Amino acid sequence: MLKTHSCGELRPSHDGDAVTLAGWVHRRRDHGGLIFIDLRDHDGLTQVVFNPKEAAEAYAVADVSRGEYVLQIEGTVARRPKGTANPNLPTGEVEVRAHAVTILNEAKTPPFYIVGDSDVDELLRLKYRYLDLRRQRMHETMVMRHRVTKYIRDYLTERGFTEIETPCLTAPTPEGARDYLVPSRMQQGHFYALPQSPQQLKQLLMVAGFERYFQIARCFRDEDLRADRQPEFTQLDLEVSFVEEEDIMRLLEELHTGLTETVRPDLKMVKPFPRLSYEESVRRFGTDKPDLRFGLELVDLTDVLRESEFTIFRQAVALGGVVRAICVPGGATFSRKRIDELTTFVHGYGARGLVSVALLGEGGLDSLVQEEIRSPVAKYFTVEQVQAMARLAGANRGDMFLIVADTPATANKALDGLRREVSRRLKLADPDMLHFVLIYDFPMFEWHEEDERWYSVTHPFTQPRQEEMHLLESDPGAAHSRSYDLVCNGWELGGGSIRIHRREMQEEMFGILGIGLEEAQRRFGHLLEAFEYGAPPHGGFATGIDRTVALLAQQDDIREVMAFPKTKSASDPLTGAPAEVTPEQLAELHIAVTKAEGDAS
RNA sequence: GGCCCCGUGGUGUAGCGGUUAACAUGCCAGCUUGUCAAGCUGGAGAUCGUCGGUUCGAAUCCGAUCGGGGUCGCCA
Repeated sequence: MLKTHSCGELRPSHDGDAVTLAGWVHRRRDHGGLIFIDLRDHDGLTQVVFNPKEAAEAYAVADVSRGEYVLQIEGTVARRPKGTANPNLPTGEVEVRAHAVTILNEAKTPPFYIVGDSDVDELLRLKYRYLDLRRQRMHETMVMRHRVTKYIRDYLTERGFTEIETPCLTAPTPEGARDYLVPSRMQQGHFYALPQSPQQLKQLLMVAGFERYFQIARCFRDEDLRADRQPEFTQLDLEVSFVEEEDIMRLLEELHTGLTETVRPDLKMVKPFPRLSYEESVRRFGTDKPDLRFGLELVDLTDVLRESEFTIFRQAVALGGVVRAICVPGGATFSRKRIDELTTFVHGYGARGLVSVALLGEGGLDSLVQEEIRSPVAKYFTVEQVQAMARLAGANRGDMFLIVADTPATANKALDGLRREVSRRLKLADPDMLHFVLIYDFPMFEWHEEDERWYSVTHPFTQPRQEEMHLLESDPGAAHSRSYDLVCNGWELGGGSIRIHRREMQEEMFGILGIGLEEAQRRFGHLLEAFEYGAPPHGGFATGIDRTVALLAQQDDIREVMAFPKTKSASDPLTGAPAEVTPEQLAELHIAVTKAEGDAS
């Protein structure tokens, strides 16, 4: 080793020890007759002192050293002189008096600051990711990520799980997300797909009798990106035989409770995790991934306002729509400008408008008078209607309703967005809280108008509730599945279900989804056949490791917890991926590239 | 694919019709023996993403384009 100690470990107990350190010049403070260098390595910082009277040669090297130079330093550990200790550093009570220095490598001035946590253009960070990762926060995040996966592996190993790898070159799946395709050289015109998740293979592992499987697996989806979505991401994939919903939900809860308490004991949690049915979650929060750190629950005003004088509301209700709202405590102080901004905001969700109703004045609700109702459409509301609204929402004077009248789906989506937006603006969510919640009882299917067919809400391998089997044919939209999601702070961490393990039921499911026997045989024959060889009842889940780490690291972007993420256009500024390939490579793969029209090259 | 925001010395920002394009930091040099965001003095460094237009005149207005980001659609 080129070093005897790390830069993070020296303490007063090392006083007098001869040590060799190696690392990067973090900062250099030149006092003319004395130079201080903070030497940094993975573990921390140590102050090194260069005194020309004690070591002239070492001093000369320190004099020409610059930021990020890689140095090897031999010296003696010494307690710092009285009054010069640095309480901000773990090693702040000692320093190393340098006897000799070797420049292991010089360094150009970095394109951005390694020191500190300043904002840097993200493109630049990605282009020089190796420098970005050198920064302390990124180091801490990557270490935390390692602790997360280690905890998971240890936890599951102790409980009898076996980690099994599944292939990355697998068969395409036309449904669901777009596949990343990999051309086959051996078989002209045929393609592998990178897995969107190991779903079918893990079910086959259950058939294979492993009973408790997990994998920390890379998954790929060729869809548009977001702050919480990357083209490749990591899932904790898990499957267990002979289980029911309760077993898996309990496992999810225990795993994430233990994980959080181990990695971030300083963060708050609500235990046990609350559980909401899908129906309740959508009713109260407008979404199946609610952020429970704050209130602002949805209020349904349809019944109160269906007789309203306001044509827009009456029409919306007459057309089968709803009138729903959130009530913002203290929101009566919102400026006109702010309300206009929120109106524009809900337009983004397809809502036609936003109606604000503020309750002014003092005293109880009973004394409310017409003049104390402030709304662009106040004249259409009676005092009695507003009082009824307020009672429904538990609102008081000083509060403000934000009302959306639309189809249930649009109103919910808009109010969910509004709820999160208002909480952001008013800082209602405790940033030190991880509010996990389990959502269960999802609908089995949802109807898509575009192609007039049913789609699985989870995926086609999910088992329907036994007692609703009769609904599958007669009323698929009313059937619920044996599935569950884990949600935290408004992020969907993942979900799972009890799977179908019988061929007949799986074929019936495909049938409802418009997949005929022949097509099912062609695409899923392996799975159907496997079910005929003693497939055990089984179920499991998959959660996003990137999202989990981001939540634990209190980052709102999963790129911050990935070593080498891609940009929004799915390219990597560091390696240049994706890149063009040579005509020879293409020919070997039997691939011809058609240039888009208007493409000059 | 739609909508929105951003693109000015190395970095982060200001400027928003006529400025020697400002500030901080970093960088370079000199001074400086106890600092730790060290300090002091001086210096170099950007024609304002790209292309086109409006104008006597554009970083500043308009259009297009490229790149980055957010979001809806999409995606579990």
